[in-house]
Amino acid sequence: MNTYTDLLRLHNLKATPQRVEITYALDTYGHLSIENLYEMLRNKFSSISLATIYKNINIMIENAFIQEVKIPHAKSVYELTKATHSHLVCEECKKVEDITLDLQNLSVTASQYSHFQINSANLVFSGICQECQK
Amino acid sequence: MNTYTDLLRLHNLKATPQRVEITYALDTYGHLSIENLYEMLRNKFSSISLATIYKNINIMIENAFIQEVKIPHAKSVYELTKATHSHLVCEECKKVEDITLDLQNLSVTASQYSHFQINSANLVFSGICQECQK
DNA sequence: CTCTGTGCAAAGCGTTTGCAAACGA
DNA sequence: TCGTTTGCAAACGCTTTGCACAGAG
Repeated sequence: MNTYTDLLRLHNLKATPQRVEITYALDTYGHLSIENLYEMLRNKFSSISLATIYKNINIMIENAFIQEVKIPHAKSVYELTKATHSHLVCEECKKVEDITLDLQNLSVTASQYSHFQINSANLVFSGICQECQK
Repeated sequence: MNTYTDLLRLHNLKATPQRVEITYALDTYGHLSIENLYEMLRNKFSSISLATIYKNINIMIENAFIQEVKIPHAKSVYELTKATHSHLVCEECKKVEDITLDLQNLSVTASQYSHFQINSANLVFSGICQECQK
């Protein structure tokens, strides 16, 4: 019984080979677009359909198994649901990285100014990664 | 000579009545979706085409006159380009508000951890606005 | 007067849906 | 076995494009 199979079942998702592969790809590469996933899965399942990717992404989002990350000036990527964190996007190579920052104080300040009851904060930094700075 | 006409020309955009109206709507309502804009402009120009809205939004973005705001779990809205700021979205009534916060310290921290050269930070809070809390 | 913008219709593209066959539990 | 998932094809909805006419400068 493999880890991805268990992980899928924990989220009430049947462990089909296609789903295990999507999970593996997201776990390994961190952040992938629909197109990325389609290309990767085609290597393993030559006749896989884009519809299968979409159906699975949608049901995985519904079951809180994965999350969509909206990126300024670029298409969305998807990631396995983990502890709350922020993102960094390289404007050069388009790589997306996670970063854990404490946004508590900021949220409190925002709440005080706006009188919103704040439930979540979505933060994406854009810049140039270390490799692309060279 | 009206203000919106001047503002458009400052950004190298010809001041057509349609563009003046888009500018007026964004200035007045702050954040509008394509659909919002289409509905509003139809009141003034009954035969306006969606293509005109799209063409103008795109050229206005290219000329840095307006900006797209990507919102988690919702469609994008557009706003006039102003000083850098963050956003609050009400999960109930979907209203979008601006908030100016100092993200300098956070950006420096993120840069130190990630070794990214950070150029901008995009922050969207989700929550419940004051009116919807009642 | 010249060049750009508008409105319309058609095309394009990413995403969703319906269905029969295959598959997981 | 039963209900769910897959792959295919068609449908859908949002966005873009091409073109002729209208309008801004």
